[in-house]
Amino acid sequence: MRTHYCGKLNYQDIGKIVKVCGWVEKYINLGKIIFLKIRDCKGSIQIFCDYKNNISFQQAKKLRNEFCIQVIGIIQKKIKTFKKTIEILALKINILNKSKPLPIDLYNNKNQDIRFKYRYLDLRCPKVLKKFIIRNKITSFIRKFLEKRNFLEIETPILTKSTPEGARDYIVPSRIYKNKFYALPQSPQIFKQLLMISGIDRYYQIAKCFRDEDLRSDRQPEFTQVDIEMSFVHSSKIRNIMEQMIKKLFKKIININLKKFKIITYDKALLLYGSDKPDLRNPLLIIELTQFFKKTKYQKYFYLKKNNINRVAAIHLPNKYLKNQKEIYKTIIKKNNKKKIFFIKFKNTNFKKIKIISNIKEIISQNILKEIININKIDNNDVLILIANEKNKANNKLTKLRFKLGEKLNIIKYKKWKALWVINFPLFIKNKENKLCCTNHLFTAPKNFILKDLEKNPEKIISDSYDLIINGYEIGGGSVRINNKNLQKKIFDIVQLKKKIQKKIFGFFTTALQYGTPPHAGIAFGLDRITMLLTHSKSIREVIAFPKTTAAICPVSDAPINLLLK
RNA sequence: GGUGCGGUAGUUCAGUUGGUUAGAAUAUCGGCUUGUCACGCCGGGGGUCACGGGUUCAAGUCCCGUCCGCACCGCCA
Repeated sequence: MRTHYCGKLNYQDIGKIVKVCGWVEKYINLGKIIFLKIRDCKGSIQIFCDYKNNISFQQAKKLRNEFCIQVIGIIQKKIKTFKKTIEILALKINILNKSKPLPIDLYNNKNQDIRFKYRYLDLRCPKVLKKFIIRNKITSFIRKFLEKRNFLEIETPILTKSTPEGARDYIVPSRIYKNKFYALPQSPQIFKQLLMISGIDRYYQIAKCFRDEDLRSDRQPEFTQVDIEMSFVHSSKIRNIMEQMIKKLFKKIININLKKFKIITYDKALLLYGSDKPDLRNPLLIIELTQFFKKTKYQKYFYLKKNNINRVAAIHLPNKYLKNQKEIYKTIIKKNNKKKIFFIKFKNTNFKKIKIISNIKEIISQNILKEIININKIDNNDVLILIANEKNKANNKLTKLRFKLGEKLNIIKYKKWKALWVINFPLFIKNKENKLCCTNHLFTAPKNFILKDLEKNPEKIISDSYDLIINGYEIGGGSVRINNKNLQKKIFDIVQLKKKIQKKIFGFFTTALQYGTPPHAGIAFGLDRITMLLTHSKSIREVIAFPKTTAAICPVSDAPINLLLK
């Protein structure tokens, strides 16, 4: 049917007789000649039809946009152009299939409802398709990289077991056993650990995962993870290999040389950026001030509650960024004044008496000012914007404010790529009901811990964990795993998992841990998010062929539906 | 579950303070046109203004509710 792809023909092919197949992208009828543009997955080429060749001309007259056709013709240079461009002189045209006018405009469609309803047509647009070509390059590279280093790709079950903690599961009823259910995997976590016990040593899988939670622009209910696990390694080793992989990937796909990834601890990330996934393209930093405002009078002033763990901190705006500062005051400070946002502008830091302009002048003593200046590098005309609140809320606000100010001041280097590791997450975190939960998952190993502390002060224990953050997106995360039955059980106990459930849900796993489980660690990357970044897409949907809507509906097939009664 | 933004020809959009028969471009259909490349020219068809209610002499426009899409919070790594 076809000798060449439309997009692969070039100047060297002039004179050849070719057969091409594709869709009519453009149709211009000038009366006695007709120009067509025909598109296939590799590109498009112009077809020239002349009335002197009656057979092809009569066929060409019948064509309309998006008809699927075959053209047999001779490659020739375009007439009346100086550039080296070619076209096909049509000898014969076969209509393989007609098409109704499309319900979307392939080259100018902004309406997401309709684009994703007719996604199979949307994908005809070369720009849309290109993202999937890049996605394929990414997976292909990752496979080659890992296989070269002795990783073995092994598939784990899709029909598996529901587990407590973490996200809600997608549930599949069993036909054979009434009232019993499979769950779709949230990740292959337990199975890949079992594979380590098997002695697989290095495993990977490009794995579909499922989480029944609400969607976001970077979250879909089914998504793809690059899932990796290694035996006999410390966390630094796995980080090194993965850093190499991501660096080479960026070089290969977008020709970017990422600098050596910074490593910062979870605590420090919150201290400096208010977030455990900071965007380092934003140069603004946070200055810690909690220690200066411990006294009750300050707490009252800032409306802080006594029993909370509070944080007072400021975003430091160096004067070099403050050319449009009047506007900043207006938009940020005045609007938010009542919402506990305070500011200090340093007029004079050099002399004995420090001069400031501030809406909290009455509570800032010279001593405090001096200490702030001593600890931090603060110059004349620098501004601090303060936030005082319960620690988590304060961090949240600081993160948002840091971003907002970065945008307003136009200092975020959007064209750069900044990758970093955030390590040492706390092993446990308290939920709303004040109950201890694992920050990551139940199998994460504590780091440098003393058994007594684990029992008495579990909140102080950190885990041997690491997240990879690029431009503020969490694109991967992992940890060293527990490889000891007793320790694993201790963790279950600390998060108050009942003994019965421990046995019923995880019994097989704790049993397995007894048979010489090697030390092991792993990581999982969000393939969709990586692809989103590398294709400069705004949403994860752009890089998933048939994504769900925010209401978790498949716009193409309308799933989910009521079961059909047979 | 909550907050915000949006829904007008097939498509992309305009529609002022509520005021005559809801417009444009493009697509589509018919005619003309021998080198177009955003081809051009002439003509035709195409609308339950998401849906349902309310206010009003009068609603695409104002109000309420529902549905759908998107963003965010909760949720989730």
